[in-house]
Amino acid sequence: MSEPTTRQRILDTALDSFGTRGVDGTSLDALARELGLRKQSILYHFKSKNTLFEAVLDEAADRFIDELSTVVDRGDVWQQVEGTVRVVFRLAVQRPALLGILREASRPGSTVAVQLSGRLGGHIEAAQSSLEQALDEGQVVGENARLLLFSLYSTIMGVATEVEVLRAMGIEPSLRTLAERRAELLRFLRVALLPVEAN
Amino acid sequence: MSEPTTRQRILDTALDSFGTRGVDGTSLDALARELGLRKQSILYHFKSKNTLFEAVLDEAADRFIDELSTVVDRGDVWQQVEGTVRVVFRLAVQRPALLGILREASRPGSTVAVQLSGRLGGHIEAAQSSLEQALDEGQVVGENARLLLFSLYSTIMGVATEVEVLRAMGIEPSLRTLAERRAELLRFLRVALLPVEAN
DNA sequence: AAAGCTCTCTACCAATTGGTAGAGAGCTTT
DNA sequence: AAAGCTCTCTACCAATTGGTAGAGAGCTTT
Repeated sequence: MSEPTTRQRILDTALDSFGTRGVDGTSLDALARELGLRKQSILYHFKSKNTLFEAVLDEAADRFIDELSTVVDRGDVWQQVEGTVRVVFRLAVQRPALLGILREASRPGSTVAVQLSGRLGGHIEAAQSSLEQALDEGQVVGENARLLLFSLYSTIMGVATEVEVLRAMGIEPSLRTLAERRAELLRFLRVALLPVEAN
Repeated sequence: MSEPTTRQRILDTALDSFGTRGVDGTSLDALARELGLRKQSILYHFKSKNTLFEAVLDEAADRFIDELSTVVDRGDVWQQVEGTVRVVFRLAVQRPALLGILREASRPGSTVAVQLSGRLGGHIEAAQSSLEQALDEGQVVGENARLLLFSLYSTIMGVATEVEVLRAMGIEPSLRTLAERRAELLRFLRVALLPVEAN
């Protein structure tokens, strides 16, 4: 494993900071300090904070697609959903910032979504048509594939991400409760998605 | 309707700004400009930006509880879930910032959740025991009331809030698509929650 | 009418912000 | 060995940030 370039290190650290503290909550000085650099070195590699942010978005989209590529096109729809839940929950533990960046997109008025849609667009299309086929074949219960996909996405991301809400509800987040949450979510989705005879 | 006090006006405007642009993204100067005041007048009513933020959180919790109080303790569990979905979707249109503030709580490492949990704690307890009873009576399918409540919360908030994600998926947000989304969510939840014979 | 309270203002301030200019160290190419 | 390229640095900068000090207008209480 060769050591990463400075550019890659900046991208990595920025992703973590933007994803947890937010873009506004991350100053270039603080980022540079974390990297053992001066702010001006960051600005050499990325000509402005916004350019850096856009690069981080692309990076996040790539990583996310990469993670999901292992579960897409494998098995039936339910196995794909199951795999997605598994991946997202693993990310919630290993790289929460990655999901955090994706969530920034859902802020009203943000331009992030537009950026990301370009990157993720094709994958959304693929997921949708795969879901459509499953609906036609009666493998999955529902009416509109697009809206169903959206409900699925929101549910999975929501449950995986809202650690602090969970804490507010009196569930201390730990690996065990996370596993419990995942199991409950899978049960929930299974009942909602699969036809009666499959449950 | 008597005109609101300056303090209340500040609270209102701050809630909208904090909820959409975020706390970091809202400067006291910008807030004051919006209110037709000077920043120093804001600081007279709230001794610091953080104090204002805490007051806004309390306000948001109160409003949210207020909105939900119309659906709680009415009818069976399903009617309560349906009512909650209805309220949350109405808020997504009328006062998106209110949901935005609540969502800020789910950011990792935020202290917001701790604040809010004190305010919402009792209501969560009530919802949980009501769900527990429904589980016992077989009105609802599931295992753990607490985890089920959490899945429900995440799903409803997620679907109602992630407008930009929706846009990224090619669904232009409008009143009609919002109604469609709500209908789809209700169908989804209904299948997931209610026993087979009720569907 | 004097004293005090409520409220908004002007005048500042130190710290932090994103960003520019340009020096210079250390490689690689000619 | 000279020239050029890559990269990080020091030295600045104007704008913005949250916040303090305190003046003064206008009302209410004594």
